[in-house]
Amino acid sequence: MAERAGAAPRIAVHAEPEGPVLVQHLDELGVPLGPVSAVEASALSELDRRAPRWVWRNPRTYRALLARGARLTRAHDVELVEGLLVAAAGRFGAPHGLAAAAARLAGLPEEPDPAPDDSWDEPPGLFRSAAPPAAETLAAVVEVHAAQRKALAGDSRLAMLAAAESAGGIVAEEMRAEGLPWDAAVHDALLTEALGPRPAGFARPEKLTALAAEIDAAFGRPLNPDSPAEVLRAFARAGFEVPNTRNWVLKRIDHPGVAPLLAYKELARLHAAHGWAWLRTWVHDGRFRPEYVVGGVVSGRWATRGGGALQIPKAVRAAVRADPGNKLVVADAAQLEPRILAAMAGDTALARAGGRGRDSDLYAGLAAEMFGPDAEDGRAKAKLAVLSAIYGQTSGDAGVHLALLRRRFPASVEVVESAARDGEEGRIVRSWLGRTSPPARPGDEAPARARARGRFTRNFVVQATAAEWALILLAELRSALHRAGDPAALVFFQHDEVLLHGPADGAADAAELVQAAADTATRTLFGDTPVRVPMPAEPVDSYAEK
DNA sequence: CACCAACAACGG
DNA sequence: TGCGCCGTTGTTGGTG
Repeated sequence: MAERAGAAPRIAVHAEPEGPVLVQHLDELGVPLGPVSAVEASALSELDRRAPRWVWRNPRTYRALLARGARLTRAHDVELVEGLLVAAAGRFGAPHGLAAAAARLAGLPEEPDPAPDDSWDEPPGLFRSAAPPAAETLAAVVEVHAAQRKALAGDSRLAMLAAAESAGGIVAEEMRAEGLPWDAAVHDALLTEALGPRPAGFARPEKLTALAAEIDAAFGRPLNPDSPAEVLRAFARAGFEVPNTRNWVLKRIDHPGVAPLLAYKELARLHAAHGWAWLRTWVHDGRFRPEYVVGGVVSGRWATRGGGALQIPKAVRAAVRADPGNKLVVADAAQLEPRILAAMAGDTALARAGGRGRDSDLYAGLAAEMFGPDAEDGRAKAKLAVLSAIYGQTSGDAGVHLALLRRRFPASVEVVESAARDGEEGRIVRSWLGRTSPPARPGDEAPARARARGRFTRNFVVQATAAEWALILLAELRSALHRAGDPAALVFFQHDEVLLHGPADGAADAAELVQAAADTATRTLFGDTPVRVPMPAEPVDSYAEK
């Protein structure tokens, strides 16, 4: 992970789903050393032994290489890095595709980024505009990369972020290629148990039909339970004026329709979002393959496109099962954001309260520190105080507890409050490595908007730095697994949680590597810090066991 | 018919 | 005083 300044050879590579694989050797700065040549994918693995940094257009380039069997170690991803650089220049969201970046260098008008599409994997169709010749694309990659090298040269943290973001692209494509093991039979059985047998066509499952009838009976007239407006009107007629039909609002109403309605909503959600249609669309050959969008969220968290991979409900996690003879290793970082805040602030007291053991509970430690070891509801109050600091909540008792937190841990609270002031006053903020927030927009100086922006920038510095930690964790874990002879493969990542999948006899080794990678990530970002991020990893047969 | 905003629920 | 951050997906109910 750590960048040995200037040590790695650089090789530009370009590939598309069809057509040749092109490479060009570069010097330290990214200037071409030789001609463009067409090579076999197998030659790339050979070249990779020289530990180069591959320079490519975007994660899809690596997808095309993976499809040809080339597994490469590290990269500089020109389009991901361009996104970081335009934001750092105060132009968050400006076009950062290869065409736009090349146009900027040439002093030409920026081309808008192409819309994300799914046609890339398909052969060019009748209505698809012809792609530029591969050699031309590679030349643009080389040119833009050289400019990016210069832009990163004076900023070692941003250079580290560029490397980490690029590594994220690699991990994302490898996880997609590997796929999350998904047992369709278990999923189907679970749906049948909850909803009744799979109905033909678009019919409503029988359990939903039965509940809808109960709801009708309770209100004395037919009612579409899927329509919030109708539900609201029905309760109003029964004498209950409520602001919306959220679960926690309905729960407080004393009316016979509430129980069947809540049951209906829960099952209808399961059916609509993760029912048989989802299963048929997204699970093939025992694998769910979401498309991860690295850096897809303002804070640098990943997004996904298709299948809702970052919202797999607990209710269907039993379907995520290791193959026979294999195990899943499930690990999540404990209370990541407050620990990241402590590290950013150099807050030894908060670090100590967070503990160092694998089962350390930061909120419990904090409660002992803030309210004494035996205080009633101490943990809940401490948690509320921390969330108030990180999210900007001030309602209820949050403000009181936050004030106490400020007295005990002034360094940490100052980090977020300073970010909140920056946001409220219209300034941009940056994460630890320099991911840059969007600038204020016209109208943000209005008081309510300014406070909302303060909450956003307050959260941004912590969430974005936590996302950086997670990126480095992934990169480190990937290479540690590789060094250990691949006892398991990364198959899923969700903000602060990873899933590995591999032979049962390697699961214990894989689990060990997770905590080691977490420690490396912490040191890589923050150097010698008293903060530790526990990341307990557990070998299981099913995701539901965690 | 295509498009869009509001709502609601899931995840972190 | 009033204030919880970041997302994706599907349905309803309206618009042009």
